[in-house]
Amino acid sequence: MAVTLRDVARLAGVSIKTASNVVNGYSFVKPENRRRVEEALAATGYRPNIGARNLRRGRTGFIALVVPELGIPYFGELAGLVITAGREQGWNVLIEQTQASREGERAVLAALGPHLIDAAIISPEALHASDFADLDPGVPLVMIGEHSVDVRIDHVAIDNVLAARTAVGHLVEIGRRRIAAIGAHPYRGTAALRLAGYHQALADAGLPELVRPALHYHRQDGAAAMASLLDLPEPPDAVFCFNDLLAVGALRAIADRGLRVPEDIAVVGFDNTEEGAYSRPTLTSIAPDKHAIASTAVDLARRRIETDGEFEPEDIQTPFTLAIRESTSA
Amino acid sequence: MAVTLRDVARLAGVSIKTASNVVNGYSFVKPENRRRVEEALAATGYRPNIGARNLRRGRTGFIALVVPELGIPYFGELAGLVITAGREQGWNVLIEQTQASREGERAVLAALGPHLIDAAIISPEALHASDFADLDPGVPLVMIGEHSVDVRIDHVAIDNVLAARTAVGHLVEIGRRRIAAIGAHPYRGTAALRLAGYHQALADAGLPELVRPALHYHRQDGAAAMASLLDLPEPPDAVFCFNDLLAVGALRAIADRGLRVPEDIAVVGFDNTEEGAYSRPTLTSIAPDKHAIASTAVDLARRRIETDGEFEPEDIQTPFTLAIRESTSA
DNA sequence: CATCGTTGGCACAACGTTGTAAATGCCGGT
DNA sequence: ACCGGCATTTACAACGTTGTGCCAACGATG
Repeated sequence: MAVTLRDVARLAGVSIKTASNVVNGYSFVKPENRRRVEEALAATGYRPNIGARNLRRGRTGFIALVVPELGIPYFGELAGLVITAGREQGWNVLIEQTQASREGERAVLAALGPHLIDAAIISPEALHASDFADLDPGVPLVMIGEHSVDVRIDHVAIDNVLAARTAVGHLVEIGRRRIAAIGAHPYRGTAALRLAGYHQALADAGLPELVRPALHYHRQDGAAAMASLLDLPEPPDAVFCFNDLLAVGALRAIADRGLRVPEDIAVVGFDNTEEGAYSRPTLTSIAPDKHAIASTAVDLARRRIETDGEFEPEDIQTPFTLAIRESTSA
Repeated sequence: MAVTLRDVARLAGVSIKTASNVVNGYSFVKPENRRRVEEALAATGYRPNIGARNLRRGRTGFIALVVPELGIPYFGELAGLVITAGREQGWNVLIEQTQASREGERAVLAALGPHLIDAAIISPEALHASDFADLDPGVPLVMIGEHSVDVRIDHVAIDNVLAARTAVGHLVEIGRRRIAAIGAHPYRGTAALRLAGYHQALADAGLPELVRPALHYHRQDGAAAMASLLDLPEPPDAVFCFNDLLAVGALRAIADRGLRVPEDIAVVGFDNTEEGAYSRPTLTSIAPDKHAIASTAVDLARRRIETDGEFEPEDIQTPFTLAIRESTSA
């Protein structure tokens, strides 16, 4: 059933190596032989055995993408883009899920052997710097979305502090004075950065802070946090949610109280998922350039693999915009 | 860097084959040697080279999951579940995206060689029966979600006709009389089945049909189709959308006209994505058991691989329920 | 004591590919 | 005719693993 180079070579009347040379575009092959091999390739429908090739080359042709969960819209979208970006550069992308737990992330990191993948792109939620020390997977890592200051690893992300500042600054500009934040988290790197941006923007405007934590960044967490804000004697007139799911939950909680968005409370999200563009009201959100994140991360992984890691860790910032929609404008 | 069986064997003072036997749980190994090999395994942190093993065994340990796009919530959720189900049975799951086009599906089918994967689970959108004939990937296929009557391939799905009938029947029960459908599609197998269910339910109730096509099943298609329904002199008082994204788009279009759901128009979706559970209003939807689909499909693929395809194609129906929410109840 | 079956261990080959280095054929120049 | 150099091709080994088959040691049996 499976066609090997041996079959191709026999059909073309040359050695296996010559057939291999044609497949790999080696220069010194007599035109006559090249033609015959190419005909044989077409006739047999030869496809190289990736496993054997990689065994020989010492590479696997796979990179892993480690995300919390594919069911989360942001990560579903991102994973789709990374798969596409990887394919364009000749890689297969293997997706691993961590369920957003440090345990899950440690487990995946430990299971990723150098035999299965050539590099990993990881979007960590709760990993400590120490985890990278005792769980070195033996392949290059590229982090996306979080900045762990004390780990020297390639990193691709938007400027989270600036993005949060932009989001909150927008709320200030439209005249809000009691601006809450939902999504503080004890371990999550992005949470600290977004909180810092929130803090800066409010400090600049001389406004008070009102922060709610969220253990997971799911819709229900946003709804619960928003409900607790609405229970306050003086509820906020705006809320900055650290991702779109939290914001969607917040919209739901606000609607349940019969309040209006944006008239009573303005809402800003983060990630610019398509869900937010169709929610009621549509959601203003920080819009990271997901294409840029995906292709930059894949590119960085490729360079790291090809150079055997012989360059300084890079910290690449990708662009973002603020997509303004109904939830902050009449 | 990479530890091989040779290293383990040397450390344990046995032959490579004995080490291999321990790794693979072969029975006849002297306890003493087994212990020493196990110590060596632990000490070196040995991980088998999957490529080499597969080269030898003739299997790859990978199955492919072919879906239109990971950014679509339903497929993101499903892919997450398939990865998890695969992992539990010892498989790596490789995700391929087709962009919901027949061309994309043909391309993926053609590219999947027997070298890279042992089987594929495919959720086809637009494939013709003929495509399976001229593009045999050489590995077992399991189809999910669509029923192509004239192709003898394993198939896992809910009873789409019954599900659609259930959804429309629910609309009839709550007193709706002008019930539209959004999502008819010339090639999509599921569309035909859901349309059939819609047809049956309306025939049973003696109500008129009102069908709108949707070329892609995205939010914007639902919004556009709904808008065209609302432009009718006699707009519908209920609409059955063939997936949740269409329904979310429909909700948006209805809201844009200042109409209320469910008072003016009731809406039912299909897929029960979490997005629908948080939309405004929350969305009544057909809820397939996605866990069952994922694990059944993986299980079927495994059996097919292990038995070399030596059994009749199976057609397995997984359960579903109707999740009733605000969009069809006051 | 000879024979046999069982248990355990190992050498070897093979999976399909590609890098290395050596072999082959051909050319022009002496 | 011979040689050196070049273009082209090939044999061979190796990547890490596991199946096959042989061999050795052992205890049990006749």
